[in-house]
Amino acid sequence: MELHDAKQQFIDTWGALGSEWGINKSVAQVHALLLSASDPLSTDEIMEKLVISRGNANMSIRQLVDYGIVYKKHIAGDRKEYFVAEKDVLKWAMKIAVMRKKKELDPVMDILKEITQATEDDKTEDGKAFHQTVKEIQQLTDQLETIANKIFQSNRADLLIKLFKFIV
Amino acid sequence: MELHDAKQQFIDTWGALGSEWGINKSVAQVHALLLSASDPLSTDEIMEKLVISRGNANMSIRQLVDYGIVYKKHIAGDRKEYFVAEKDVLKWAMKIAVMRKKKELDPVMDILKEITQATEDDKTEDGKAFHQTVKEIQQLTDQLETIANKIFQSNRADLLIKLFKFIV
DNA sequence: TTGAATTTTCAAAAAATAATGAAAGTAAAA
DNA sequence: TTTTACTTTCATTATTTTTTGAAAATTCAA
Repeated sequence: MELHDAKQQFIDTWGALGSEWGINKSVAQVHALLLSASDPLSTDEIMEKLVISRGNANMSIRQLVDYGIVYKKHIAGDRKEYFVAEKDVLKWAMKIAVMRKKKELDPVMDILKEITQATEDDKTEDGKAFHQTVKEIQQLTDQLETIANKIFQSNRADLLIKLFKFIV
Repeated sequence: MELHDAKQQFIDTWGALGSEWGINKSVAQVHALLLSASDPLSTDEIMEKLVISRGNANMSIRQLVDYGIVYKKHIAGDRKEYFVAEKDVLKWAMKIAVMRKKKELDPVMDILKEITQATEDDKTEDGKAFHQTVKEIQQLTDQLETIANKIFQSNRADLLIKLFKFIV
């Protein structure tokens, strides 16, 4: 396979799968393009290579910069902004995980706690069963949150040891 | 809070957050409704309580049954089908996790392996760098897959021990 | 300053996804 | 078999999400 084709396939796959990951197609494609590029790219180059509009390119880049997985790069003597992707997989994957946890887990935890408390004193059979159901979901999400936080806090060495324990 | 309101809030939250989880709003609401119901519900009851169409109700129920987190329940002397949710949180959460891994991780792993191999022999600087980038992503997803499979295979007791190791 | 280069915004259009409901399909009861 | 109760399908409609592109805003050099 030609290098160009390999890169293109990587970009296409990343874009298609991005949707499954709750990440917009264009955002995922810009990320893949920057991951596969050896040099920093400008907004115009990104627009051109992905055939997307300026608005779309700008907003996608912005989002990646906000996530902290793409950096601005100033090039001397050039007024344009250039962008490079964080190449350390563990680093950017972790940032995406943090972002997804914030979006997917945190809000549900708040509501579950609230509902568990609100149904605490219900005396009906139905009420007690519902309380129990929600409480069990809440306990599981609490455990998941604890584990997630431990992972997010750990450094690379810690993480490898923990993963090793898990695997063996 | 009234029990009815608590249940309603649970259903609404589940529906709203479902989208973040790649689960359709109606599907998530039907799941929440069945989780909070003390008795099996028919399609008509589900339609009525969630104010959704017959087609939507039928397809949402079908999907939950396919995932294996909702069961059909025959009630003697009644021709209608009734449905109950799997109430064991760990059981249904695990099934959703299996389904999401299949959808989100497996397809990307195949392509990454392919691209890693296809760029193996590239001699250019650019090609070597791209190969390395993809290879590192591939290695991480391989590790994730190994861990996920270990978790999916383990029974409840195993799991608790593993989680404990992770947390401590 | 002014003006050119660049970035950002956002209303409108397009595309993708979800929901409806009536018609077709099935299966049990009469 | 025929009727009736219920389930499934799917073309159409509605909703949500994404993308566009031109105008506004910003930034820097002259």
